[in-house]
Amino acid sequence: MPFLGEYFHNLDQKGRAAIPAKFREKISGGAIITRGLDHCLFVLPKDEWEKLAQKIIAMPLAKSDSRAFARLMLAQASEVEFDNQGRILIPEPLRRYAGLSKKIVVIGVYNRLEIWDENEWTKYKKKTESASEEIAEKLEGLGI
Amino acid sequence: MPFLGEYFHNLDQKGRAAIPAKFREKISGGAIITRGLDHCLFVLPKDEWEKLAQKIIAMPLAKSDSRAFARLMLAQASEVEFDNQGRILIPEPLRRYAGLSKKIVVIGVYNRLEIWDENEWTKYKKKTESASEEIAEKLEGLGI
DNA sequence: CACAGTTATCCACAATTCCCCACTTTATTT
DNA sequence: AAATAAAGTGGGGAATTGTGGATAACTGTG
Repeated sequence: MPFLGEYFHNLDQKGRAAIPAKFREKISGGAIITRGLDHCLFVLPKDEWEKLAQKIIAMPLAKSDSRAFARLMLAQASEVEFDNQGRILIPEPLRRYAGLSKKIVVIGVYNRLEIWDENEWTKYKKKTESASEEIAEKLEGLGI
Repeated sequence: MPFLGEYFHNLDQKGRAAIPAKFREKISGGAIITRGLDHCLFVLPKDEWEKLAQKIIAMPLAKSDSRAFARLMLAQASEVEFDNQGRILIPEPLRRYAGLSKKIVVIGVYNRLEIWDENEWTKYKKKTESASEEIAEKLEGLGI
């Protein structure tokens, strides 16, 4: 049911990206793509998007940080639409934000998808993997 | 009831691995394969996995540590699906992580399975067997 | 209204995955 | 011991998936 896995795909010259077939049905009811954190893009099913949007607009309007954050997340959001081959067109501003070149990665993070530039993703993974002892300890805390 | 034992199997050229028949029924209700520790793979029954996943996604999205951890754990997980012969297809990224060549080992570790490359497994066994007394002493401090 | 530029829809190929059949080996039964 | 069943392994072929490109529809502009 949730999104899981790591898929290496290509972005073509038109900015289209194939969404792994496994994920398509799950977001056939509609989804939103927007700026994520750590220079990736989020793809959220509509209901998840609603939840996130509610949280965003609940942030204190008085704080300039949260205003800025809300603007970025909301202004750059756009609805996801598939072509017949199961690809989506990633809006140019989002492509630029995520630094997407040809090689991209689509990962499932339970209730959302993330789209990364492949280089960024491998860098990010290395960085976090190198903290593997801490990870092991956290796992212990989670009961494994 | 629990998973026990050590089974030597082969990975075929398509990346398929036979799961010992004894274990199949136990995970017929669904299972998840994911990155383990020490370069092996974990196969967890769905309920075990569910518990873990809930803890992972409960971590705050705002913290970069927990984002990283969730990404690592979830992006490298995948639902296990059997073919008619009781084999599963191990996703390529996981094969790579565990360094699986042709010869693999499936071991039962009570409430989970682990999949190892045979060479890694024998190396690991040698290393830990020779150190088992010391390990035992350390464990004592943990209340075993 | 024609035109260029963009966006969408469609088609075609290659690669992978999935599903099924068959053989070999090991275990179980008669 | 023979016969039967079950488990592990390999491979062929159909269907699906990912990718690139071609054509058609739409957009706004002069």
